[in-house]
Amino acid sequence: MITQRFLLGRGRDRMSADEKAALEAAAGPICTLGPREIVVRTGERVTQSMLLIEGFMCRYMDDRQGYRQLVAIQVPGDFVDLHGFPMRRLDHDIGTLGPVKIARFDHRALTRLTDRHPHLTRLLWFSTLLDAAQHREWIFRLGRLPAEGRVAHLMSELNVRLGMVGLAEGGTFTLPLTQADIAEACGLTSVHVNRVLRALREDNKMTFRGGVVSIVDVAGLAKLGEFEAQYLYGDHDAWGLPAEGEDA
Amino acid sequence: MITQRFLLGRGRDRMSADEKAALEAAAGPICTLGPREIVVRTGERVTQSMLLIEGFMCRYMDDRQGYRQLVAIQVPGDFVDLHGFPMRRLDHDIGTLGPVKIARFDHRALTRLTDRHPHLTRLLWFSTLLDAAQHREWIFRLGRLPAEGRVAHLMSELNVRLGMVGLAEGGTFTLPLTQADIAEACGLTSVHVNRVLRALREDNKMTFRGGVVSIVDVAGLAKLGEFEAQYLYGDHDAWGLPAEGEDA
DNA sequence: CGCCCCATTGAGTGGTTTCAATCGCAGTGG
DNA sequence: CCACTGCGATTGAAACCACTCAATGGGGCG
Repeated sequence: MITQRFLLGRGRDRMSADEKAALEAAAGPICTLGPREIVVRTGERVTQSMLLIEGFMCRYMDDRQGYRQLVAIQVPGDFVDLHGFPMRRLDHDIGTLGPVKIARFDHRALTRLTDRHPHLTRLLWFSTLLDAAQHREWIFRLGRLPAEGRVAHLMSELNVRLGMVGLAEGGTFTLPLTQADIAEACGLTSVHVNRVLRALREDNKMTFRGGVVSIVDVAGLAKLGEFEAQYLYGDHDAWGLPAEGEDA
Repeated sequence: MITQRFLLGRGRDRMSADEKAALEAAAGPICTLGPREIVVRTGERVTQSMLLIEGFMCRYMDDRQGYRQLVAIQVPGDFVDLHGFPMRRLDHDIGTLGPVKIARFDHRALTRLTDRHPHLTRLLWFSTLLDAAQHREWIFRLGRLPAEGRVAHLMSELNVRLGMVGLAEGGTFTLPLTQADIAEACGLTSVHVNRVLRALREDNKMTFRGGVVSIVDVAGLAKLGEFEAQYLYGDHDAWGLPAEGEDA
């Protein structure tokens, strides 16, 4: 099922069977893309949005010298550029990291969907706001944490997000990034990321080799990165309650 | 009119008279708040959202030592925590900067509104995505720009945003921030912000005194901050076209 | 008048970058 | 089968930007 992982772990159960079916029916063709491809460019008019089924993608912006700043890393289940539906243009590039499988949703189909399903619309809206919440956390990471904390925070976040969609077990998950990619996400140089990773390894916090992350000390890493998972709005987060009914 | 400035300069004209009236009718009571008040705290359940009518607010997160990282500065016309409507909880604090006037919108009223007005719903959705776009730019600012560039970028952004709602003229606008606030927005220390502001002043780029920003060299400041306004999705942005009809 | 917050300046420290070189490994072609 | 190639990872040394610590100045307000 195409939309299997959409909102999995973050209130997917607030979707009725009817809504799930309607969303599934709105999906266009599935396609696969190779690694390191640019999928959408800044300023481009978009008429479809992509749901990521398998693999990893990223969103990024270029500075004047051509250096990239990643603004988001997308994992399976993410509706990568659903924000292109209300916005119609993107203010950043989207690219693949490893090879991916995606489903495209035509915006006309989404318009029909949202005309008929106001509650589902709010869930779709919610999913785009999850991205915004993650953006805020990235701002915090870059603005307030030193290098080690930034990497620790990023890996802690990915561990939780991948765990929610069943792609992380016991702190281990695959992540098709290079050290240079991590640097672009954390506002560091690849040289320094290398040193930070070594420090984290020698500290028995985590390892990263060959595209596989193994978090040895989940709590310690979270503390180092000042990571608290509430902003990911998981079904059973630190705010306590499982997802309540959305509407009063 | 309460919603006068909402989406002003960014596609407010895509709202029909009917929709404008419906939104206006959904507004709850107007109230005023003093400067430096905390309005919503992290994790709090929210049942209303605030439209900022006059004054400035900010959204921020605290690190472990209690230092703040601003993640957004809100100006008149901003629907400050509309994202609380689909999300129901906030992952950050919201506070006032100077004194403000706000209108509250009860979420039950918004539910009724969005049940009946799918097109207006997409505009509300769009307005929350504008925040996300600004978040992304803040990530870029913190990840890729040196101190001078960060301040330059922030001020360039505020100049454009305030200009869109008629609160900036010729690069001059009031901004009730201290140098420490700017530091918290830019991931710097207040000491260093002070030095940066002096450098910008001596370079004839801009001045900031007594809560008033005067941008002397708009283009130069924008270049220094690698600022390009497309991400603000203005009616007449660098992507060229005035806002087209939203639906095909 | 005196207090407090904010702005300002100086000196010294340090985390991160820059520049540069080396290493490891996988893919490629001879 | 083994050079050749290229990318990513690794390490070292030096330079620099921003931070920390500390002190002074200025203006509004009780």
